[in-house]
Amino acid sequence: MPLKLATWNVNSIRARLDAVLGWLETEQPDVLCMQETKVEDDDFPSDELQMLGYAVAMAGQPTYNGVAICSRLPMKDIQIGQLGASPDAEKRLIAATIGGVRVLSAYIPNGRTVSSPAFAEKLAWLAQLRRTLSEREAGRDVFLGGDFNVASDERDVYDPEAFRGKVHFHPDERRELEELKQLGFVDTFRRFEERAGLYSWWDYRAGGFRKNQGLRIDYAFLSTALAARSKRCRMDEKPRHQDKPSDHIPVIVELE
DNA sequence: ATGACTGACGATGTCAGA
Repeated sequence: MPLKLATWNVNSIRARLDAVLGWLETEQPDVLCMQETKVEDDDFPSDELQMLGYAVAMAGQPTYNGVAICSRLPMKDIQIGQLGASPDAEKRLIAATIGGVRVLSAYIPNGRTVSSPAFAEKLAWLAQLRRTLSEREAGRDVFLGGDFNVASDERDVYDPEAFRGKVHFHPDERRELEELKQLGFVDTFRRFEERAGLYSWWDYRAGGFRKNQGLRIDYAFLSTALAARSKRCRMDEKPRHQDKPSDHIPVIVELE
C-alpha cells in the first residue's frame, strides 16, 4: 500500500497551526509526526486537523516538548513514552500503528552544552530509545521520525570544524545515533541523496537560513525491510520561506 | 560577540531552543 509519511518539528502547534494546515493541504501526507508541539492535550487544536481528515494522537505538557502523530488512516495501539518511563517524564515520544507500520514521533533532548547535565541526559535518552526500539518494536515495520538534535556527519553541518566536539556534533551523541542505526534503521534521506549542505534546521538568528547555515538533525528512519519499500525522501524548504516559520522543515518519505 | 530570533508564560522579564 502506498504510504506518504512526514516528520516536522513545528515549534509550537498553536503558533504554527495555519502553516501546518496549509502544508497538509498542499502535501497531502497520510501521516505527519510532529515535535515541540508545546501544548497540553486539552488545548491541542485537534478539531482543525480533523476538518482536514486527520485524527490526532498527542502527548503534551505545558510550555516545553510535546509530540503528536496525525493520520488520515486509523491509528491503533497508541503508546506514550519510553520503555520504563514514569508518567511525569518529559513528553518526547509517542507511537501508533498505521497501515501496518509502527510509527514513532520522537523529540530527542537538545543537550544544551557538552559540559551540562542536559548533555548526559540526552545521551541517556538516546540509549533508552535504543532499548525501547529493541524490546518493543523488534521485527516490525517501523517509521521513526523526529528531531534527533544530532547531525550524522560532516555533510550535515554547515561548519564542521566549528561544531566538532560541540553539542549536536559531539562524538558521543554521533555514536549513539550510529548505534541506533545499527539496530536496523535506515536514514532514508541518505538512501536517495548524497550531497552535503542540505539541512532540516536553521537558526532564526543572524540570517541563518538566508546564508544556508544549518544542520540536518531531523530524520525519517525506516526499519531495514521497510526501507526497501521507500521510493522517495526529501526535505521541504518551502515552509521556511513563509512568514513566521518553524526553525525546522518537514522530512517526507514515500513508500510503495 | 555565552551575541542574534522565536515562543510560552504571564509580565514590563526569564527560560529554552540548537
